[in-house]
Amino acid sequence: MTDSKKSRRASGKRERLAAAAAEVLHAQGVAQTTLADIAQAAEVPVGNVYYYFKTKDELVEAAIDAHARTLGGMIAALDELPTPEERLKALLAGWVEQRELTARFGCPTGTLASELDKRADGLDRSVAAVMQTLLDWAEQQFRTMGRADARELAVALIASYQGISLLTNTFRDPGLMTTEARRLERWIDSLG
Amino acid sequence: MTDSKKSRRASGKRERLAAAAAEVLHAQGVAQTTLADIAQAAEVPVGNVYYYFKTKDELVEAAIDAHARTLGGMIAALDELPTPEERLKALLAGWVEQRELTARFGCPTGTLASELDKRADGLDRSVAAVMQTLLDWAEQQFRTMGRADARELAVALIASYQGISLLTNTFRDPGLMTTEARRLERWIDSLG
Amino acid sequence: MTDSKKSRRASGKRERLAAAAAEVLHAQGVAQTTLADIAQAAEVPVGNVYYYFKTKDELVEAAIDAHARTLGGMIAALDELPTPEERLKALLAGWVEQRELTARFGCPTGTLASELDKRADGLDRSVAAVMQTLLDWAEQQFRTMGRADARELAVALIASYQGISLLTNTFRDPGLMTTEARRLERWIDSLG
Amino acid sequence: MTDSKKSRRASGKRERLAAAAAEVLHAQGVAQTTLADIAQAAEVPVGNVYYYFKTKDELVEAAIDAHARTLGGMIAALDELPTPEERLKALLAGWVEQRELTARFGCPTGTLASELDKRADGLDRSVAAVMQTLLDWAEQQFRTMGRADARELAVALIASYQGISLLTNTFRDPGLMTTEARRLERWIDSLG
DNA sequence: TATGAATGAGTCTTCATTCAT
DNA sequence: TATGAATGAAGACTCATTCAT
Repeated sequence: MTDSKKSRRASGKRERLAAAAAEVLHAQGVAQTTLADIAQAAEVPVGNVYYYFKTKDELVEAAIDAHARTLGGMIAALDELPTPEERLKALLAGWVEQRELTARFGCPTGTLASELDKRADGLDRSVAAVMQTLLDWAEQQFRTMGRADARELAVALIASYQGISLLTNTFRDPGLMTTEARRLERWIDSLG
Repeated sequence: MTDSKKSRRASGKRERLAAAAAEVLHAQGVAQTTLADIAQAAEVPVGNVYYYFKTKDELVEAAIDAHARTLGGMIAALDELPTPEERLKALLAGWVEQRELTARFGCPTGTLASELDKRADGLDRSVAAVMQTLLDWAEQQFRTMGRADARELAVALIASYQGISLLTNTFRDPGLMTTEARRLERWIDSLG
Repeated sequence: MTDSKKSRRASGKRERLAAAAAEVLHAQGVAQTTLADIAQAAEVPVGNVYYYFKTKDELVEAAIDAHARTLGGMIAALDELPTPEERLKALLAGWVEQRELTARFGCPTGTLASELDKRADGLDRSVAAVMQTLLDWAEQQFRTMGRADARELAVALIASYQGISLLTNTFRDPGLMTTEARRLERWIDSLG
Repeated sequence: MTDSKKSRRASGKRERLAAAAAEVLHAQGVAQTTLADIAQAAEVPVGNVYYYFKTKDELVEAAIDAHARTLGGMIAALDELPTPEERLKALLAGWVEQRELTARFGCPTGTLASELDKRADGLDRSVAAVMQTLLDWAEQQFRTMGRADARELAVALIASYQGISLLTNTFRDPGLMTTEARRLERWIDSLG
């Protein structure tokens, strides 16, 4: 039976596991999280996890994918907005909305990128792809705004987000996110 | 015999261990690094480590302290420069200089902050203190420049650095650091 | 419904499983072979195996039986030949024919005997019975040749076969089987 | 610290472990033997085993080496005898002496060869080397006896031994070994 | 102080077997 | 009968920490 078949099947346990993994890994970090933790969060017996994922790494990969899909959904929603300025500001608004979670656990993409980068397996490339997606989208917005330096601006924007997420998390201060988002908003306005 | 006495003693094993720890932890991450790794890097027998550090966490703390001292030295050197603008730009220059190391392992402070935050022990507070030091120094520069929003600017600057370090590391592209530093330089000029 | 009824039934899954088991167990060894391996080889869903065999051991037993039947067929074919000398030499010829398989996996009977002997269950007795059959048949040939030491000669012959199979397998050298068979042929001639 | 250093050290636990492994593996087979079994036999805590051997396979390798050394010692002792005929017959005598052990567990070399051959790792090559040693030694004896077909005779002799060991073990009948040894003795005499 | 060795708790992973449908 | 899924009992391996000398 192929994986895709498995995932099409009834109970959706595979999805439940991936979702639980995404959440727990975000909250505890990859290294600090045991399979038992994830299994418990998904209310699945540990042994059963291996029916769906051959290794812990595969489960981590699934969590990254789940995260990528969430991000994809978010981007799709943003794309409904008429102008790039509005889209970018809506992105900022989303970040502010998440500030409490960020203060507790950091940005899910960023913390994963930071932790997985230290590892030899291919997982780091998966997170990089997620980050790339976000970067490309931002670049597209700046380009639509007519900026020749769209890539550089995109990098600056995402870097600011990743950095402020880290500080917000380090100091457990959601206010940092709010202030920085406001600053970035003004910055976007100034680029027009 | 007190710890301080110990550290004043001849062999300097304690310092060697802390320095080795700082380096290895930066390169491999805390979770992926075993005591044996550090002991080996410091050329100290594993069993002996425990004479100097009661637990692995204490050794991590020492590594953070070592890192803090390095940072302190760097700041002291910057303070020799006459104007805050020059000081801030010299900081940027330092970041660019480190870009290869950053591409491989990320910013030492940032990666530690990201990883240790997920842990219940007090280590996260130690890294936060290091980050605070940097933030305070930057704030001081902006304040000297006569900016009322010095804190906000300091946060923005450090966040940009942390974020671009993460991206530089994620994409293993030192060029990102160079470009962003140039952008930040222009930004600093624009604040005058 | 009795087992015999089951085996008389249409689908022949039971036989397919036993045959697949015989093959896979020969190739991989009992311990290295999972039920899933056998099920896959027989193209039968894992869960379904248990309808035909209550335990893995029962399936191994069936594999031994399958092997015994193959051996029985071979012996029956040999018995068509007119003289015991011809029959014994035809046996040797069969061994030589199998030399490539033997070089890769050893003698099916011998490897099973060797591995199962270490186990407490009754499976070792089943393999012993298979070996006994072969031994008895060989003894009969030597007896027909008028040898009073027929049993001893039979033991020597089968031992030579088992041993050369082991060496052929250990050194992955089918040539060993060929040479030894020729030697045994001369030996048989010398007994006349 | 190098392995050789470790093995030169006091307690000899490494040797104890290797010896225990050799014994237990012979008695139970590799797959059926857990590290805990070996640790218990050597009266060493399980966790401690890993101080001496990084993996189970390394311990198995050590057991093979231990067995190789025993064999080497035996061969050295045989070499004290004046003629190749005497040496070969002394070898046979040794086999007969071991017949009870063989009836219970088979030939240590042969059972290892049979079991390890099914595995992808290099362990099978280690056992093959042990078998090779024995083969080479026997060949040398036949050559000294002036036989041009020394290799073939050596193969035949060792094959007979491996085969009769298997039968002795399968039928749990030490008498088989005795009878076959006598036959081989006569055979050696006939080659003069 | 120094150090090789010891310890044991914790983690991943496998797999025979069972179950619900 | 058929089958995907569930379960839990091992077993290998790691590593921080402790100990004996």
